[in-house]
Amino acid sequence: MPARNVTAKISLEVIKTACSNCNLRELCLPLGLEPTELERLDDLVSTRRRVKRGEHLYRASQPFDAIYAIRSGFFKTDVLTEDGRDQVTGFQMAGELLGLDGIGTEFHTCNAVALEDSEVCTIPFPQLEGLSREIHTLQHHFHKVMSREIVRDHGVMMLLGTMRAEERLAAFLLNLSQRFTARGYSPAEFYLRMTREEIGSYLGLKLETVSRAFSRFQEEGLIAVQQKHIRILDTPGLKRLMAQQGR
Amino acid sequence: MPARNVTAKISLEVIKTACSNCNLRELCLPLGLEPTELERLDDLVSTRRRVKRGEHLYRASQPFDAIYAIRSGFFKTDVLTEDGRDQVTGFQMAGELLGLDGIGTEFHTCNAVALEDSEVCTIPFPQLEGLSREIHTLQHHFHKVMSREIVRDHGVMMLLGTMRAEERLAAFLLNLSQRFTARGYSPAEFYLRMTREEIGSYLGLKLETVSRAFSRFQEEGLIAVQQKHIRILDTPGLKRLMAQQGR
DNA sequence: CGCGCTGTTGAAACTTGTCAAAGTTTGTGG
DNA sequence: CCACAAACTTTGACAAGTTTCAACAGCGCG
Repeated sequence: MPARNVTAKISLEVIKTACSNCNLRELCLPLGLEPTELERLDDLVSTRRRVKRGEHLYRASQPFDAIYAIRSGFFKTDVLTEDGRDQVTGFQMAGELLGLDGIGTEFHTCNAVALEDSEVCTIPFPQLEGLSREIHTLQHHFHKVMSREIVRDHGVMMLLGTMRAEERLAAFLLNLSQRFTARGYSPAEFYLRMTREEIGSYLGLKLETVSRAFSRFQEEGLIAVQQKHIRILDTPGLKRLMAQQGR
Repeated sequence: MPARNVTAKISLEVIKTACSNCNLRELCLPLGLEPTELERLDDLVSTRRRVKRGEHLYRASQPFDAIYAIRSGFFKTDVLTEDGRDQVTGFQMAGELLGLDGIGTEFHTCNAVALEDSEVCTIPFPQLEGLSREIHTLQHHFHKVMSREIVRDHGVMMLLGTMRAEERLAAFLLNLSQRFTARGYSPAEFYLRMTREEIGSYLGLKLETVSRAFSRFQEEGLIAVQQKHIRILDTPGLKRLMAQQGR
């Protein structure tokens, strides 16, 4: 029964939760690693964790000891201040990393909440530093990921600092569309995992303003909205609107 | 003449431009390094560069090959988009690092402009990665610095997303005050190196709004303004105003 | 010494927020 | 599987805050 053995081996490989056979490896931390290096990363990323919709992956002020790679699902991160302000700082999807904010202080500085049932890979940080001292490619890629996060934040600052409501929402939709595309989903049709209020918080707007902007886009034939279901009908139109120069 | 030799040696050490004898080493990259490790960093940070007021340290789209530690002076970073938007993403002072945005794309993604005659230490990035593969403390500290930059950006997002004009300006002044304090300057009295327009760009406001807010603060006895010279008269008052809860 | 850049101030216009009411969807428990 | 409550969304009218436009003052640099 050699054939049977082979089958067993294959199925074992398939269930093994490892970067080596993760279809996100080109988006995620392992990008560019050699097979032998990948295996070493596998050893490190042994723990996976399920997070149900609405549950926290971590909370601000919890001790930081690991970063997380999203394997499936959708998250938001938000910051709360003592005086009660609340700002969504980002929405994260499969292949993206969570927890980078905690390295600097040894404590998480924001909350990470699952917006749908999700699964993450836990990457213990001290061990990641250890491995990246040995694997140059991993080290460099990790630095790139952190740097891109800074650049992304600059983009959000630009959005919040210079765009008006409709421009912000257009930018938001185009950004989502582009990220869904990179993951093999439709660029033009998707479900929003977050509420109008969460979108508003991210964009520095009130939920009513977000809702009105959606309605306006629909009137103008740019998108079709049905609650959380979005169809983009006129991508160039959205881009034009976004560049329209606000305040 | 042994005495003479000693003197010569000392003065040589003093002029040597090295992290070992930089008075910013507790604020900057070398934090926490052992003397022997410091020396290795010294070898790396051999080049210094003067940047005159108004000159660019680097520009968006230039190839990235080094990060910079500010030895003296004051900088702003800003991002320009194709559609002509312009946003100041930060103001940097002695001991802070510039250029982290370039790691992710191998190109700088923003402009760094000196707001006064300044001096920076050039840290070639590939060599920094090399050294941080060998010196664990350096590696970890560098990661902390990047992480803190992300957290700082979240703070700006909070500011832009949830605060009204006067709250933003109060937060800005308190932040500057705190950073000057950390560098041994007065917490209550300083010169702004940037124009009202640059402050406005950073805070997502028009220069007129910034000017009005300054006037209002002065009327209320919170600060004394004379052009770029600021005296903070009522720090608790500014803090209260900042927490006042805006929109 | 004057020109230009920077800053201040006022009034009007515009954008977004606030408050309120009603409609819709989702989830839960009977 | 239905009913009901809670959460979310939409829409309107009005208020508030910020920008825009404009005029003028002041400082600093050449």
